[in-house]
Amino acid sequence: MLRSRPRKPVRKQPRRYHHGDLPRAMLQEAVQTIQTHGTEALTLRGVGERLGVSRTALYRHFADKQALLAAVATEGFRSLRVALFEAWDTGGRGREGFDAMGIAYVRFAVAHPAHYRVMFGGVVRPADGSQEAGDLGTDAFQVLVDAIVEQQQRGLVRGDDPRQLALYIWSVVHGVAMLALDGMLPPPTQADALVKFANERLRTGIAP
Amino acid sequence: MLRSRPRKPVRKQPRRYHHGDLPRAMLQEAVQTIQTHGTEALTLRGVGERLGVSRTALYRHFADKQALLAAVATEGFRSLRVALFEAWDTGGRGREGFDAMGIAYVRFAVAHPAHYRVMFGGVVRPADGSQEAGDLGTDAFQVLVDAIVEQQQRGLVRGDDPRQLALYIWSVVHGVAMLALDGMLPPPTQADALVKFANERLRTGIAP
DNA sequence: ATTCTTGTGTTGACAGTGTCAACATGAATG
DNA sequence: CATTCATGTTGACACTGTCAACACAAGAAT
Repeated sequence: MLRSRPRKPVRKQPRRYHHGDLPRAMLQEAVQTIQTHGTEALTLRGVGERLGVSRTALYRHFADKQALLAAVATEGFRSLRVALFEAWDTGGRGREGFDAMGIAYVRFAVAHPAHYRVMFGGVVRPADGSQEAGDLGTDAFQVLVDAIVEQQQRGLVRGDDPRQLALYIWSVVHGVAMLALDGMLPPPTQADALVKFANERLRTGIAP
Repeated sequence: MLRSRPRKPVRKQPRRYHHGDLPRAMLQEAVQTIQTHGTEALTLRGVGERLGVSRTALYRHFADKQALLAAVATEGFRSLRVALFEAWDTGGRGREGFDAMGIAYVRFAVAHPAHYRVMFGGVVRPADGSQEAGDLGTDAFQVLVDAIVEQQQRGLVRGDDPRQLALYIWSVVHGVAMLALDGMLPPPTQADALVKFANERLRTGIAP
């Protein structure tokens, strides 16, 4: 299968035998490769080469390629959680902030499509596979639950089970993000517009 | 990367040089392999071997592996469209039928997780990549749009742009399906239950 | 009927991949 | 200083997708 080529190996200076913090560097390199060249361009040999290290050095820090991908997913959930909370918090922790959360979610996915796919693409299961990824996934999820509870206390959202509500809303934004990534949103209806529409319908429903 | 082994090659009788309908057989074999052993277990050599045909015979009918996957995606959209329409139609083409559509959608994804991922996993873009897959994707989408228009005429759904509404609702079920496939729905909250909940909130909104 | 053409299937080969076993290195510990 | 052990390297292997060159068969053209 033909794949696009990542950038050439760059080693600033002849590395010492022991690289300072290889795990961190490898994760970072993997994230960048995925972001700029897609997941299929991520090859263990390439990562090693670009870090000026041999092809199997990675195995001293990650069990296998899946483990590396799991770490990438973890990193993604961390960033997503930060982005969500920031949108909610700076948006005023009210209706406006909640809408901002939805927009931030979809924007994250659209800005880092390949990375987002690793998080949810089934290569690594956020729920059971990597324990850490699962925790961070639920961490990001928790931000949403908290926001819902806070809105419920202010009488902005009905008093259903907040976790159920959160799952529902997560489904909406996740669905919009996926459709956007798959290019199923026709040009006139951009992702942002759909999120805006979704936010309105989310509150008042689709019944007349 | 280690992968689970598909079943052994089975050739009933010494095949003729010209296999009757190889494209169809290969597509079918690919779908079955993906369904029972996952997408990563799909190998061109394996497909050929299991059909009692050489490893590169596939190239006379598909441009490359991606093309085969595109065909798999197409087949999936066809099935999905049928399932959706049947649920809508036998459900009485009303509120009940609409809810049934949502359940049918998620059930399809849960019943054929790997196949569903091929349809939306980004390996093949339903929108532009394979023209045929795109058409079928929008065909399935059209079923939803039609159902919405019909409900609007009966006063069951507000008179927004039906395509926008359809995109929104598609996002919801697609999101639920994806979360279910990723195992992010905790045991107490099964996929069906979430769809049921989603159907209610979809109509009346989350505001108090 | 015989030849030709063209669609279909085969074999050989190649570059690239993830992964393991065996070995090399060097920093920390006694 | 000697040892230990985490860390990095080299060699090898099985497996993959893909291409080029070849073999075969069925229908068209003669």
